[in-house]
Amino acid sequence: MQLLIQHIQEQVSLSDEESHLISQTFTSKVLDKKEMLLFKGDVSNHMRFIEKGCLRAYNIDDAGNEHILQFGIEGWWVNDLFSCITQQPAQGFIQALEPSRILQIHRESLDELFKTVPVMERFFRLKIQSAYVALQERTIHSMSKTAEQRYLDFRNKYRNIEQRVPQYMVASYLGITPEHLSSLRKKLL
Amino acid sequence: MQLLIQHIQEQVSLSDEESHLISQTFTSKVLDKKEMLLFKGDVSNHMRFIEKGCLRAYNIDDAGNEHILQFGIEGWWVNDLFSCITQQPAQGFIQALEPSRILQIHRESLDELFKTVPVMERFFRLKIQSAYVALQERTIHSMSKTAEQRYLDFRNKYRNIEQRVPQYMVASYLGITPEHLSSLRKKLL
DNA sequence: CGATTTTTTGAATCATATCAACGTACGTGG
DNA sequence: CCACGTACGTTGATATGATTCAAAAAATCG
Repeated sequence: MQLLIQHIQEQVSLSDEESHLISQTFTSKVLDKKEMLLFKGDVSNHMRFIEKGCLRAYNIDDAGNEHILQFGIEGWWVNDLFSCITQQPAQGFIQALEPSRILQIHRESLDELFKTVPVMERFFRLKIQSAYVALQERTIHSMSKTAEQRYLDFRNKYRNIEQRVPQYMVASYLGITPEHLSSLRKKLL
Repeated sequence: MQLLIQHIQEQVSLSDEESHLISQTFTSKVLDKKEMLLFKGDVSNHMRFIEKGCLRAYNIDDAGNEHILQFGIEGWWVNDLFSCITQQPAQGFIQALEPSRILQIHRESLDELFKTVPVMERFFRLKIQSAYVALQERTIHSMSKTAEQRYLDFRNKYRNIEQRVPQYMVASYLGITPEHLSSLRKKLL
């Protein structure tokens, strides 16, 4: 729980009482490797913070191909934000890639928490803003850079993640085939 | 100003007093066709709502190519969110594509407004959440669909925009060359 | 160790970019 | 209100980046 409080305090400051309230509202959940946290079509009711481990959010298109939207490791959030906001069925899956431990809060409890600890509303706004900006950059890059350049960027930015996930998932995140990534890696020595 | 208040009330409810406070905090600005609203490298200090007209947010990469991040028309927001949040130099440009009128609020006034009208904090969180979800979908599509499919999707979703902007800007938004879009259109009859 | 998962190879093919040239539309000054 | 110049759109030939498929090699797991 310490990691979460610390993580929130990087954005906003919390009194001891507020920290305590927050700690009480999140519950812990342990996941086995490969365990699914959310299935496409289910409604996501929780916001989730990763305390330990590695997860992926992905979806499967009509042709049956997987596309990884996001990896997450310690200190990150993983969600189907769409589902959690609108309470419509999730558009994708979330799965643990390693044995993991997450802290989660139910949507309703979060709404409560926004009332008792208003600064949390700000915290989430700031978080989502940064996520949006990061995603905007990814979108531009996916349209304007070659796969090679995107792979190099990914490698610089997420060295730590590259080492923890299978290569074909990196390919999926980058939007290329595993074969193509393999040949890029060969070319790059 | 009516459009803005109405737009906010689609997400959260406002008392008359709150509506009034909000109206007082935004200022109006008129733009000529092709007028620049923000230059890359400048710090963006305003959140901006389009009352009338059409704008684009774009950037120019190292090779000199333009990439359109977003179009905006009546009832949309246009910003360099990154710059406005972090107060670092903007990563891209914003330009009016038609004679336009916007309502803008300075970052500092917005922080004030969050205190006097707390529900605005929620409003922005909700807005950014939806924007994030929409962008996530765009990102996945840009990696998994062909240009033809993306063009068809764009056309369905933004018929109204397609008719208001030059074709080469649609190509830029889709991440393809104008020549390629031209040939896709030909193929589609 | 055997079974499964992941990565690598190479050939054929497809999607899209690039370049250069030409055609068209449009707005702006006279 | 017209004519001209610039901006925009189209065409086709060629080049490149990326996919597909099938198969083999390597790594990982129980």
